[in-house]
Amino acid sequence: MDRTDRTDALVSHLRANHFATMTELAEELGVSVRTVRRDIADLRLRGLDIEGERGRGGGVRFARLAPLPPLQLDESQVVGLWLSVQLARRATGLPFSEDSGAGLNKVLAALPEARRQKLRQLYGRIAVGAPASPRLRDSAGEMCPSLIDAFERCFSQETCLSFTYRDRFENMTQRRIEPHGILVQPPVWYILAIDVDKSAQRMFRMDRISNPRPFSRPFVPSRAVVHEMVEEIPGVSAPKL
Amino acid sequence: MDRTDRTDALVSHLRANHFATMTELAEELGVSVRTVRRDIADLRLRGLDIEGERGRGGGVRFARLAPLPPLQLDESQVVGLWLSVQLARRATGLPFSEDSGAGLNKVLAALPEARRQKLRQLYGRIAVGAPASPRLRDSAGEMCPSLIDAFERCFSQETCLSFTYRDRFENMTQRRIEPHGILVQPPVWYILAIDVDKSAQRMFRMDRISNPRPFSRPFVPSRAVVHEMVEEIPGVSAPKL
DNA sequence: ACGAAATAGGTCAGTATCTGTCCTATTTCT
DNA sequence: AGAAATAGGACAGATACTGACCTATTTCGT
Repeated sequence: MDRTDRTDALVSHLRANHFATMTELAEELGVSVRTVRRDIADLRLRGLDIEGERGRGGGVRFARLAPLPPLQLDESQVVGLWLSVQLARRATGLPFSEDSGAGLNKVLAALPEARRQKLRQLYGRIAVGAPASPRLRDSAGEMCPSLIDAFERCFSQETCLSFTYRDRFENMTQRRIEPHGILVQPPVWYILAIDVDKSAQRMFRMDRISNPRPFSRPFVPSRAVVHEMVEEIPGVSAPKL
Repeated sequence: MDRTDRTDALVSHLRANHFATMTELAEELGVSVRTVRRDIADLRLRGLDIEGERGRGGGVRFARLAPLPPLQLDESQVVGLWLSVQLARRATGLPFSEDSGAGLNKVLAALPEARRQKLRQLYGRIAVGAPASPRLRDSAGEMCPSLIDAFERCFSQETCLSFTYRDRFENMTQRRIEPHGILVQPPVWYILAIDVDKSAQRMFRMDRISNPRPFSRPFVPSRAVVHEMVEEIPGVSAPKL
């Protein structure tokens, strides 16, 4: 019986018998009391709520097997968490950033498979890059405040978006696009889209967009489009296909 | 990350992402491919139904999803999620970043009250600032790879840390400190500490620290210390008192 | 038909981890 | 007081884990 089996057995025994002394557990598991003590300390570190009663007649028990209320996260909340974690993990060397990935995976794992599948498709359309260069950052202007809402809706619901775009020569044009993906280079981001009038791939910087209006024409999002538009850009981790 | 954490993370990752190659898993978990192979073999022995698809384009996945384990996030995983979300929310205007805060709150709400309290104390000691200025970023050097582990442990367990510090005049000194807080200005971070030999508050930049060694002297973390050291710095949201 | 990319797993040396033994401190009941 | 518990520090020896290297096999795309 290796360590993993043993901690497994320890948890089962405590669940089944509700209360035990370390000495009893040690005999049950065939190891020394000191080892049981260490195993319990480990389980506590992992967040299991085991309470010890000191003194004569004492022992250990599960404090309260509180069935956690099921997580009711909606789609954009999970995508938000996902994006936050991806951004933090690009800055290697931050404390706790490795653990955030593991934490996110546990949250995702707790969702029903059907939602997980939908979510995988959503963040498969998001490309995360390094933070914007100082020059880019300085050139970034104010974003139209209604853009986020409009964009999030169209991106998730797979419908088209129209807006007025100001290109780098200050020309204003009307665009109607299918928002297939986004590229995030904080604090700047781009919509990776197909312009339905030109039938061509285009990138739109968020601060050059004004007067966004969703419209109800549906499209089929393509990760391939996202992948293709992004793969040449250095420092960007393209989503898997 | 020990073996147990790793197999945990492995299962979560597979549940969350549905499909992965051994190589991806190895990178995600920071171990060799051979070790991932062994972990997967172990999990199979334990009865988890993981199927492997051979050949080009192959990978591993759960054949039949094992019953959901209850959401068991450990402390540093929650702190990691929290920090990621705070950082993302500072970059206002990113899509989905508002929702990430709501999502995080739901995750926190699903934890037992006792842990929530401990966690509030932990992230009450973390100050989040704007990303580092280009000059600061360029001057930042490599961080000692063992620092993160040592620091995370001392920070959470409320014990002291000693290390060699190189100040901005390149003087090397031995320090013994109480790590009360951190200030994060990605990708740079500082330990906000009390130097126990000088009995004075000091900030230590993470890339100037070498040879970190935890030692078992406990201290009582003070949010006031963190607050005081950080309140003069522009662009930093100090934790509430 | 071939090569590239996967899973699968054997072997071995070095190291990191775990375990038991022996402590001390503290709490609680009799 | 004293006995019976939890809690956990220190240390040496045993154990297991890990990475490097290797081979076999399957599968896909060109």
